[in-house]
Amino acid sequence: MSHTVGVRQARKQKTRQALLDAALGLLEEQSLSSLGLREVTRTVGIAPTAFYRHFRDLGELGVALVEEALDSLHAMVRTVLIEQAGVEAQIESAVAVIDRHVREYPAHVRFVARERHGGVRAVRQAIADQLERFGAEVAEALATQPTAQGWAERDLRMLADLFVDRLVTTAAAILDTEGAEDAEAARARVVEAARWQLRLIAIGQQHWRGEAGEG
Amino acid sequence: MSHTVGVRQARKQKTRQALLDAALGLLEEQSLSSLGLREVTRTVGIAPTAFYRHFRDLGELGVALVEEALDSLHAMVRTVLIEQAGVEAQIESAVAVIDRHVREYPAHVRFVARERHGGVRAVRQAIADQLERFGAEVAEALATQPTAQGWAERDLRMLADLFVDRLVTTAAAILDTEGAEDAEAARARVVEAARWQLRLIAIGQQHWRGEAGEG
DNA sequence: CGATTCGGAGGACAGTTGTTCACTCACTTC
DNA sequence: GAAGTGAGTGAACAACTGTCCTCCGAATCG
Repeated sequence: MSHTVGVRQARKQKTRQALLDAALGLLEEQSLSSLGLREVTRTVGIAPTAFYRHFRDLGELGVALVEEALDSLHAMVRTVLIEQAGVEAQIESAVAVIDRHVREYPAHVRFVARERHGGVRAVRQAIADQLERFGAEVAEALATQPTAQGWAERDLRMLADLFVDRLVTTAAAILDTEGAEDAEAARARVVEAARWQLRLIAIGQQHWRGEAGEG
Repeated sequence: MSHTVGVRQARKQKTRQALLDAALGLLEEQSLSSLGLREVTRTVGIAPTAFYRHFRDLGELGVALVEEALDSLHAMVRTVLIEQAGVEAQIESAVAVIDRHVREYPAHVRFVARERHGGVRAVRQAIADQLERFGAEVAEALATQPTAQGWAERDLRMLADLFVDRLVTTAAAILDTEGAEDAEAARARVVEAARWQLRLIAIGQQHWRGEAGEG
């Protein structure tokens, strides 16, 4: 048997992946809106027109890259927040996950950081959607914690967004340490600062008391 | 008299400014690395070659834009932090300054957000330098506050960076509310969230106690 | 086995790009 | 008032871009 449903389909996905990889590589030193279709197909080694068999344009390829970049991280962060008990342990492990992710997929992280506010609307939207999902999940995870009992859903969400933004900023900051002299030391400093800042935020949460403000 | 030392130099700076303005406008919907030299000169209404009288290349123009974008904000934030007494008042006024700045110079803010991690090294570096200066000044301002007495310089700097990053992220978030339905309400929500988050950070600071950690 | 599908090749198209060079001509300087 | 400076011009360059069209040939399907 093994009629291998798709020698053809397999080949197609292979070159599709090659297109994504080539684009990701080229995007390390430019942004998506300046990337050329021919540039990509050339480094893959196929004819320019073959590109259209896979994506309508480079924006569509960019959206595919966003999913590829954030899907893996998504699962990891999720398990981290659910499994670990205790704020301190969660912070430690969340930072470790980010650090490892940046080390393993630097190009993906750079791409997201660069295109988050980049020149292609569809890609910006895709990234915003993913980060929105992150925020929602972190808020949900926080809700199960004893330190968050009695908190309004809205406040939990703002707190979650604070955590997420800090992690994203940290990832970008880690990337920026590349190229600096003694990059590894600079990286360690950034990671340590992130831990410190997250801890301070957690302390702020513990001592938060409704606080007058609005009605 | 009035020998007007520089009818010529005045003209030059005028078209130089026109180049900056045109570029800033075009950069609202693309990133610097995809901006064309001819594109800019065309919208200004001068010959492509005239560009070289003002900038070596678009990267140099980008660096000039960074200074133009962050210099004004620089002075404002500085006075805010020094004049106001009390954390709450400082937060309120810092958020107000950011909000106003984004409203007055949306294109500048978008440019900085976009090119902070963009594809042009020189511009990234220029932005990083400016943000570094912001962090240092905020740390210096924090040091004069009673709540920060006895704090290590290093911790103050990490705290300052946390504030600065939050403000930058807030500025970008405010921009993203444009185009949403009921944009003004979305904007108000972002601003309010920023206030809330900054307040929480301030509370974290107040309750921070050396905290074991490292020697 | 024959018919069909479809990923990819290759040529051609009109536009656009950055940079060069020699040039003009209003301003500045002596 | 003559000489010099320098911002801006305009033509020309080779190189590149995205997209259209026709075609090929191997994997699929009946």
